[in-house]
Amino acid sequence: MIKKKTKITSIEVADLAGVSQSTVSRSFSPSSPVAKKTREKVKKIADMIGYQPNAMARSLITQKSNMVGIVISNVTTNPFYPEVLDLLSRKFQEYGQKVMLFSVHRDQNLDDILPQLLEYQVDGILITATTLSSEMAFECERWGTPVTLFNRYIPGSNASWFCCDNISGGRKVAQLFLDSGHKRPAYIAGVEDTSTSIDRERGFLQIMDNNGLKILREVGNYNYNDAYAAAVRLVDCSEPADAIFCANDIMAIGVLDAVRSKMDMKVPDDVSIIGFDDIPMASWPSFNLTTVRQPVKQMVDGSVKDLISRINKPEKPPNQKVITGELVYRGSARIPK
Amino acid sequence: MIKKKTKITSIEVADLAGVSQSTVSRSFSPSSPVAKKTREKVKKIADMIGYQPNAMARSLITQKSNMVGIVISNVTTNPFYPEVLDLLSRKFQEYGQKVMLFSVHRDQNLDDILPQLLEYQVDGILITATTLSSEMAFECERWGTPVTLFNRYIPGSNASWFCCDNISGGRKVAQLFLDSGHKRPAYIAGVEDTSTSIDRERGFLQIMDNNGLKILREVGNYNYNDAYAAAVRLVDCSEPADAIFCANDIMAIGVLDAVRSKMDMKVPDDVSIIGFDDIPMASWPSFNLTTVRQPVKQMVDGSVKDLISRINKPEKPPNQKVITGELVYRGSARIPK
DNA sequence: TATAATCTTGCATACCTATGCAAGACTAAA
DNA sequence: TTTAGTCTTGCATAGGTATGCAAGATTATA
Repeated sequence: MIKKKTKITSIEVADLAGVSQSTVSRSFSPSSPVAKKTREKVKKIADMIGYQPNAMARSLITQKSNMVGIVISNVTTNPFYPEVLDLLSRKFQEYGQKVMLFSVHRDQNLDDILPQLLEYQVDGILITATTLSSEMAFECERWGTPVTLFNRYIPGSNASWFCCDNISGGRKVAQLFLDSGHKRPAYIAGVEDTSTSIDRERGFLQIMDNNGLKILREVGNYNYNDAYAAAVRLVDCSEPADAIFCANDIMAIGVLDAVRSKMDMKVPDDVSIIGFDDIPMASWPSFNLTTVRQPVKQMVDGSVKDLISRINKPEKPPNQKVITGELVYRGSARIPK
Repeated sequence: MIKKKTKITSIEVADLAGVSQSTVSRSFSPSSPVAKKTREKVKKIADMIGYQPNAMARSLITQKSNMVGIVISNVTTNPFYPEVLDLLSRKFQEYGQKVMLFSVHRDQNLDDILPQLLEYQVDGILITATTLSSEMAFECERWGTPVTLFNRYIPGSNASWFCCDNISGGRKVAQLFLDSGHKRPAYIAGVEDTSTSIDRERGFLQIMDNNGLKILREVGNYNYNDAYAAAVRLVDCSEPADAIFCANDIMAIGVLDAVRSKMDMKVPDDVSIIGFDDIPMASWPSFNLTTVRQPVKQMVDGSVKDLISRINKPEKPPNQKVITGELVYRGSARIPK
């Protein structure tokens, strides 16, 4: 087997086919005018010698890379995000966009990542579960690269965003707790400075406030272990919580485990537990978790379509949508009589 | 705010800095010789007007894209893979490689995806949990693009691969079942035609055979629900299994749930259950699953380093490694006295 | 101060494809 | 057969950067 020093170019195909390089190029662009016979001949030869157009060169000249950047965090800590990533990546593929992926941790600075995306001339950027600094938002704007946020928002920027209605989700949970007669509600926050956790808490607190109830509060950082520990504190005390709202399902499951195995209490008889997300696990028999379902499909569809359309028409104004999530009634929270 | 029609190029920087385009280019390449003062001046101006090198143009000329392709499947069905993806993507970032991601489903044909990667001139390809056709393996070879497989292998190809030692993993499980006195072992397969499932079964069967035990067999397709159903069939019969080995943890958890909640049996007293992977969930109190731990870190480190080194030295022969996974003893399987 | 040695810099070109323009080939109409 | 019209094709160039080469600038040495 002979080692090719250099990749095969359209010129070699042209030579073999006895046509010009332009004709080869046109043969690979369905909308360009080429005689049917010519196109077939070119394609055949290209196939034979293993020619494929060079996307880099193409992008350079068309000023379109057909790549979008996805920045995602929490892929490992919250099962909700692998699903989001999978859906997003598929959806972009449907639209013919390649995905350049950056998986980041919370503490990682986006300011180092966006320049890399811009360097590669991505046509658009989708950011999940992380927020970007205003300088960076400005930077993208300057480059004319549209940015869409998923489950985050930045008031005042001209990025698009698609969020679950976290505030109303929190309200719904609070209302359910009240309706079924709970007296000592608690909230377990995710990571403190995330808008998702803040908003879910805000909605929850609002309703509780209106009804004159104070809420207990702990922080679970969106992970199982911290929530497990928090649950113990909430329950193993003189005036234990009788209703715990967790900022995501993974924490709710941690709480469930703590309360049942460690504290030997009954759910929902002794304490009601509600999560947020509705990850697949929530419906498993051993958890059977009542939770607020995030409208993933709509959020994904919306954000991808938005980004694509702003790539095609840069003058389009950004979309900023908040989509309602429904409460899914299962067995971990008491139901009003 | 003025809309830039065209991106800022090195020529504009050159003009403003009063130097040539070459000098600007060299200023952005640390190893190129540029007077310190000149470089600083150029960088400052570049910063001011928001110039960044165009990676497409660079790749075109250097014949290196600094991108690798990752093809991954099962991101949503098996929590093991989000972790793998996260680790891989971070590791590649450390080496300065961008990641072009394709998330595929089992039934999806890789033959449509690899050409897209090659079109974008990726320097290397890493394929997880999916196998590629021999034509495609050949195609990559022709392009001189190195391919590394993660948890799959293709005898006879010259791709590299890094696998967990699935056969020995299966053997270890079988031995433990035998040592602790089980008499009716069962295996729940993952997706039938995956080498991981086949090999785990092979090792398991080998030891059982040697000891004159027949094994019951079901298929769980690597997912919770199918395994849940399979467990019921294995246990709700005249001669129920007393030891179930599942091809991954998610299925083992499904089995655990089925056996405990639905069949009201005790684990491990009535039946022992062992999984494979050691996903984080396996150690949660409510599961406390005995399992074979996949050596993820080593597999990731190994495969990334392999790919990088073959990118740099294309003449390097492929690495084909099988790494042992250890048995993690928890509470879901009886332990020999 | 003169000369050799080392640094810096600019010029010109290459990387590979897409596309406007104009010329040539061909078809249809008269 | 001639003319007008439509199809195809090739030419030439652009897109933005990297780099070999040689010339100019600077420093070190004698």
